[in-house]
Amino acid sequence: MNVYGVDKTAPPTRDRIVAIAREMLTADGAEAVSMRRIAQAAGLTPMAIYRHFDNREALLRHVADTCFAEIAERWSANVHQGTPVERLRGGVDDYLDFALREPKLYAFLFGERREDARMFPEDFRARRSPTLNLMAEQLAAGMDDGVFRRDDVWEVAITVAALLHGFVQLYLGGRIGMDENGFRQLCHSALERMFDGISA
Amino acid sequence: MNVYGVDKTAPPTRDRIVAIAREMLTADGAEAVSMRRIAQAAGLTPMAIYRHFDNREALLRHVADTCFAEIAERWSANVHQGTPVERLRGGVDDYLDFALREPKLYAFLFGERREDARMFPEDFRARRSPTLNLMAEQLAAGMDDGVFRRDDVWEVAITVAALLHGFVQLYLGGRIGMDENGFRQLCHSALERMFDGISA
DNA sequence: CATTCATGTCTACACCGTATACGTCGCCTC
DNA sequence: GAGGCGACGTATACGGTGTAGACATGAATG
Repeated sequence: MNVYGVDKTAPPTRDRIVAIAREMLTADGAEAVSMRRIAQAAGLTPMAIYRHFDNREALLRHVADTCFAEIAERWSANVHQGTPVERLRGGVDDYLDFALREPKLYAFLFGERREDARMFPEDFRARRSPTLNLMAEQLAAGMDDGVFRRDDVWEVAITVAALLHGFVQLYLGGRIGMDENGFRQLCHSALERMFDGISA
Repeated sequence: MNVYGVDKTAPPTRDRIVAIAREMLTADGAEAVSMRRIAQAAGLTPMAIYRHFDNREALLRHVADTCFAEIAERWSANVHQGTPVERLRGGVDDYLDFALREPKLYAFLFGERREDARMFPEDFRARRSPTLNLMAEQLAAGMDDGVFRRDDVWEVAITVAALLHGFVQLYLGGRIGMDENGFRQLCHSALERMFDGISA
């Protein structure tokens, strides 16, 4: 403990390390974030970082948690207007905004294996995922309004999430030869098909 | 050139390297495949591998190409019976079989960025993707039969592919807390929703 | 004042991909 | 046959990585 008391445990150095790691992650992707590069940017020896984090993985995990929390806050603060369907579309745009604006960060947050990840269906039904909660709410509202068929809200929500995630993964993996706008349209028309089905 | 003539250019060593790399890839994932490990397993110095491949990336790309070709062949050989919808379901099972049986290989083949990847929509419309061709054929047949609404076949196909890819990515990323059978069912019911839509 | 603890450095180890230089052996041509 | 050449392999070395372990230092606390 120190004079600052129990809770004020974060020394500026630690924050600086995190900020630098996050910047590098956003700019260059996870594989380019090395302890030595961070240390140099922070004006430290590489080993100094280990006073604040157990290892590289723990540092990156911390950055990931921070980013997840930020995103969840940003998305839930950004309330959309209109019918449930319209608000759902707005949520999709938020998602695509992030994926396309910060592709490296997206790949790290959503593309990599994470041991402590929330799990479908328990954690989601328990509303532990702020991001999927937003979508589930609109789906539930749509079902109440009679716009959507009655169905398992969380199963539909994870399905929509999987669809989006898959598309973004394909796009970032260089498998979709369209500009950003074309890709956005593709996602939206896929979503509409999801709404309306493809059966005659 | 050597006595074997123009075409018989592959010395056994090269094949051995490829086989070992592939085995390691399947068992431990791409990040665990190092030139030094391959060399040791092959009874060579690491630098010997460079007589056969420009660099690690080229070796892995070659393995990827081989695997892709094999998968395409296996899938197209495995003709399913029944209506287009039933055959579509069979194709989905083939896909899931591979993703769940060889998760590391799947992650490497479908999950990583690939510069020479085929691109939507041009390459797909030009039928350069053996795997998506199969799906598109059934979708087109379904549209001809009047089971599916008339629509852009390739856009629907890539949508179904994105959905599946997204689900597998979530599953392999540890974000779906279900056993293999539960997960398969989840995928299938998501697919049915795609067919029928979720709108009332 | 002595001790402890947080925070840092320095050194070293075991890995990694790979550039460069060298050796060796079989085939082709003169 | 002699010479050379190309295919294939090794040895060594360089600069990168994560991180273990020993040590220094200064500030807070008994």
